[in-house]
Amino acid sequence: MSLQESAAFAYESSVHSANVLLSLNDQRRKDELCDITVLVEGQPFRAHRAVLAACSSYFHARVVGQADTELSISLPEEVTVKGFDPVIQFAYTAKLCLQPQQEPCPYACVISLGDDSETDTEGDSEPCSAREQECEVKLPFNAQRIISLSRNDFQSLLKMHKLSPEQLDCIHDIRRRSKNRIAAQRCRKRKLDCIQNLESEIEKLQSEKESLLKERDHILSTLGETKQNLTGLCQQVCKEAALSQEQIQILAKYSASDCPLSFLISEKEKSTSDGAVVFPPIVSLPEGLPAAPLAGERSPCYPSGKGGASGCVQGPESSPSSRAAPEHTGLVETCRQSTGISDFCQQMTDKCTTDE
DNA sequence: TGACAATGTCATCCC
DNA sequence: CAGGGATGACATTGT
Repeated sequence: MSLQESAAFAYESSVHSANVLLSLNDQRRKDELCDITVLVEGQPFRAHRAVLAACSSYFHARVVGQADTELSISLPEEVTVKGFDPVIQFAYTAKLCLQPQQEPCPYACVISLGDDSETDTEGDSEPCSAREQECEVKLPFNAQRIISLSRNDFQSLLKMHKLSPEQLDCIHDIRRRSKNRIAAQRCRKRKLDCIQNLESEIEKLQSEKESLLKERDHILSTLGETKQNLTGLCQQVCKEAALSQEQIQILAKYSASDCPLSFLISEKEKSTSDGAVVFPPIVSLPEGLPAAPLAGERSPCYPSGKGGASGCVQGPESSPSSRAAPEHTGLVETCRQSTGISDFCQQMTDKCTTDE
């Protein structure tokens, strides 16, 4: 049973092993705690026997059981300094740096990178499938190394070993599946993040919608108040302009429903029972009022948008008598074209007061 | 024992 | 063209 399985709390550092390796390499460069000298072509390489033994079964076999005193071993003459140097660097840095055109010393590689799958421990943090482990047994290096190397280092590592096609397939399979495993984890995390972002976006839009609805209600209530005020204002203006009841009726009849003047008279007064518009027998409009529309022109409705045609007055074509007062339709046109009720009222007031 | 979530793997597309 | 990232679909495993 591993420590991880028995412990109530398990913490796993992803950088610990790298830090230990860095520290050991630092010690090696300062010749601290080094307890072995490896002689290659007569050149000494100081190192820690535990590190060498951990990295290579060759060194493991040569140092284990030796006395605790300073140990010095000579490598076979096939091993060159140029070949061994990058190898011992790899043992302490996990990085393999080869100079351009430099061929790694095959024998040195065997020494350092030789079958170290035996050194894999139970607590290896990298999850491996049974197939992966089964496959890995036949390989000269473990899955962790296959996965962690960059593309170039990985290619270099493959070149350094004479591997059978089965081994190559297995190595590529392990690397591909491991990369894909990590990619799938990234993909799922991204998807979850995306879902969270969309949910927060929904909340934001919903609150914005509520705010806009409140604003709309407020505007509608303000509009109602404004209409009331405007109607009162029109009444006052008509009164102050001393318009006769007939003049007011005429103005109201040819105004759209939104025009405040049309509020001043009842529907009954607007038309006769047969729907025909009836003008007062004696109506004298001011000289300056606009001219009538052409015959056949459709009766315009003020584009209030509400109530459909309810606010429309029967058009001139609906009754022959409407042609009797063509000049009145100009008022309607004015009303229709004005940008607002207040503009229309202002125009009416101006005309009534100046032309009267 | 079925539901469900987490994770691994494969196939495929794309760069 | 090979390698690798992204991702949907399916399988497996643990709760």
